[in-house]
Amino acid sequence: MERGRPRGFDEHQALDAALAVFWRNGYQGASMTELTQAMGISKPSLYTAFGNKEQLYLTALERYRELQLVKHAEALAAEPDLKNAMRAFLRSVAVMLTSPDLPGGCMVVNSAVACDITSLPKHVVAAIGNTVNQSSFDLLKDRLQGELQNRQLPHGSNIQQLADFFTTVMTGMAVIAKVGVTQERLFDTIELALCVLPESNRKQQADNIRQ
Amino acid sequence: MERGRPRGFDEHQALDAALAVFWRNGYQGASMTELTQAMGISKPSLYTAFGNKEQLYLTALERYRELQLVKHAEALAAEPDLKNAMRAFLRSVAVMLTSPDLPGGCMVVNSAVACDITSLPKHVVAAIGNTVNQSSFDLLKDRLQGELQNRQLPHGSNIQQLADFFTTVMTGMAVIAKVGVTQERLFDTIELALCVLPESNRKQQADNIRQ
DNA sequence: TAGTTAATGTACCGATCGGTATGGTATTTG
DNA sequence: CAAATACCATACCGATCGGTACATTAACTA
Repeated sequence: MERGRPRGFDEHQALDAALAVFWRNGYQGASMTELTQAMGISKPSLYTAFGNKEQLYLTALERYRELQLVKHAEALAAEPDLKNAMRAFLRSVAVMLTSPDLPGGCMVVNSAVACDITSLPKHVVAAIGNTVNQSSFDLLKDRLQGELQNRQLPHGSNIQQLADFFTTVMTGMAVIAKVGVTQERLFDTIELALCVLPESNRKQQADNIRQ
Repeated sequence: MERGRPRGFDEHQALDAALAVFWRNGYQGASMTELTQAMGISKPSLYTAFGNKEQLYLTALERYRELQLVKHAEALAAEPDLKNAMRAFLRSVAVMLTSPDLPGGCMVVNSAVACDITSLPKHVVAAIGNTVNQSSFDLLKDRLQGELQNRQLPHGSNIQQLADFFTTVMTGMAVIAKVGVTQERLFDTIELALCVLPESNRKQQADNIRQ
């Protein structure tokens, strides 16, 4: 067993509390005082457990990714039909964005826009945003690429163009949601976005279209 | 003539300098020291001329609107054909977003995402974001509404749905551009987004499609 | 039980934050 | 030429920022 006095708090729990604060207030908007209060621990405990503010933020960002973003990836993979898969993916995102239990918006998008994540060299900050955001882009791109072989996309389709488009829509939804649009309107936007994909299984789609 | 010692700097020029700093670094990321240095004036001069940081930001935001956003509105209004008008509008936005002479991204979107514009009551902040963002939304909605009468949109088209969709795409582009996507890829995304509009003047459109 | 190790609570650090008091300077009005 | 007025430079304010020194407490090992 470990020597010395054991930790008086649960690390995951404290990290989740910090995540909520960062998600809601952004990096600069979250002070160490506010963080420690939300996490229910003292400053020295925070620093010994998580390093410093910047490392805590990055750790929280990683936890955000595995807690939230993974769900959307699963929703995408679960649907065999491309159009339905894309619908499920975007709806999963939209539900998260408008969930009343969550801070609202997407933490990754917030980070990407906040040019001031840290006072470190700017290229480091850009790399963070790129890496995390890129993961969604690559996720979509890989699926689209796969559908080229599956004949769900016509031969010669511009995969990067499609991936860029859906990434843009997803990102836009994250901002619009933060300003306060309803989930219904996000769903409507999704249906319009799906128009760029070719029809496949008509019956199955008709069952999913809202209204 | 006015009494007393005259102002030793040009207000518009100083405001533009402040605008650039806010645009690049955000509200919290811009310190009064950095602002005064960029503006070439001293702190007391700044406070007598612009009030305080928050008022300076709002003034800069208003100037941003009339310097940048008005151009896009004009591009939209100049084109009689709906699809071409929407293309011109979105391209105008894309060009601004990726202009190497500008800080990158959209200041309004940055403000909307930055939940921490000020320490004032949150609903005031939300109102700011809504008001400014709403102006783009209403701009598109009005145009789309007008096209219902002009028969460029089929009877029964869901105008709000279309306006939401294009607002989302535009907003998404603003974020993606800040992370560093090229203008070409934004143009490609625009072409895909335009797919939701019905065809109108085929020949004119073919001339405008890139590649 | 004594000794070791690590977490915690308190109190504090220098730096920077937004914002101002004060005194000098330039330009007007009389 | 004053007298009045408004801008400007310097130097400074209290508050808060992220981060830590230090002594105490609580668990382990021996």
